[in-house]
Amino acid sequence: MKVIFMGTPDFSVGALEALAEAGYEILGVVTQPDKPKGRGKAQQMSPVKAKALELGLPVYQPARVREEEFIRKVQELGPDVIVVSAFGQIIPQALLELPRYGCINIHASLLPKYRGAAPIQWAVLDGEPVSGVTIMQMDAGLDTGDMLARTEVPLAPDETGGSLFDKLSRAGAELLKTTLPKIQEGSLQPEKQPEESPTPYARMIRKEDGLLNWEESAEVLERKIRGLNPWPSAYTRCQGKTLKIWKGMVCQGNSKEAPGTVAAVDRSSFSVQTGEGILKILEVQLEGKKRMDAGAFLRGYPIEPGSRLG
RNA sequence: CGCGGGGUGGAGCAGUCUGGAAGCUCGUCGGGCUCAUAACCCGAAGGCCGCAGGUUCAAAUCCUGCCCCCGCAA
Repeated sequence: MKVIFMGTPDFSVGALEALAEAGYEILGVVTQPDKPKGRGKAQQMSPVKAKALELGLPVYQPARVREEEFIRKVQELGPDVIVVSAFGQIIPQALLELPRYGCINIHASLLPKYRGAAPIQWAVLDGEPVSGVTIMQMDAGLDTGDMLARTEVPLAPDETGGSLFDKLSRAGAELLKTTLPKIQEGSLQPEKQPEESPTPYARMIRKEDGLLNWEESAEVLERKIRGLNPWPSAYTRCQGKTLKIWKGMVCQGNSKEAPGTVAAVDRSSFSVQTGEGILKILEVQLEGKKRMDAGAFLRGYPIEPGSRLG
């Protein structure tokens, strides 16, 4: 079976590897163009491109896949199926229909839940006990195609966006490996998705989403800390500086202080009053500094009970 | 040439502007107190102050080059 792979971030690398290991003929790897990234704004290739080069596969980086030229190129290559995983561009109808088996997508949620760009983070932010990956037959809608296969993945109590990202990436690669042969032999029963998703659209996470609003409950804030780890990470303002919060713990009960006030300090943590409940801060990172446990932070930056954060 | 912060005993920091004894809060080790302790008291070990040059009677501190870590931005 001749395959074209389309993907961009780390999440997709495992799937590409799985294809290669399983011996599929990979006609080409399509990924987003190199962009200036990181300190010093040096041009940087996507993780998928790096892996493709390592595997010696031809790489295509069209600015827009819907352009005539690229579509013609795909036609020439003549894939039996296009595998899409976190590619980052909308696939035009012409491409969806082009391969014999169409385009299939590895989506990092249990559809129809969490359609959209950031299904992983939103599952953690919402405190879902279980998420997973779904492979679907892509159609014109956004993550609305018929479901071909899925794997459930339970969330750990300390699950972070990053850790779930890894788990689902692996699960997706595995699922792809077992699903492709079934697609080829036509032994799958595509399952239609309900029209409506039970969850709001999992919109892209923005940097500002990390700013903690202390009026919210300790429980919600703690999920934000985990869901937005490692990016953009939860943060607050402390003495005029950005303070990232890497680890927190929900405590029952309330102080008499206003939300955002440091209610207590001990040798290894400090506790902040929230809209509901108290959030004990266990690991932080001040701008320009490394992340450190709260005890170390407090040794160098004494925080007085009663100080305000945010 | 994107903007910026930082590298000081094991940890986190001060000291750098205004050159002149290595400091603070912890940790570690030993001893003491205590029913006990993450508490308290006494004592000790542990530093080429990121690296390499330069200026100077004298450099953690000033100058030059380099390495490494991090925040923003993308």
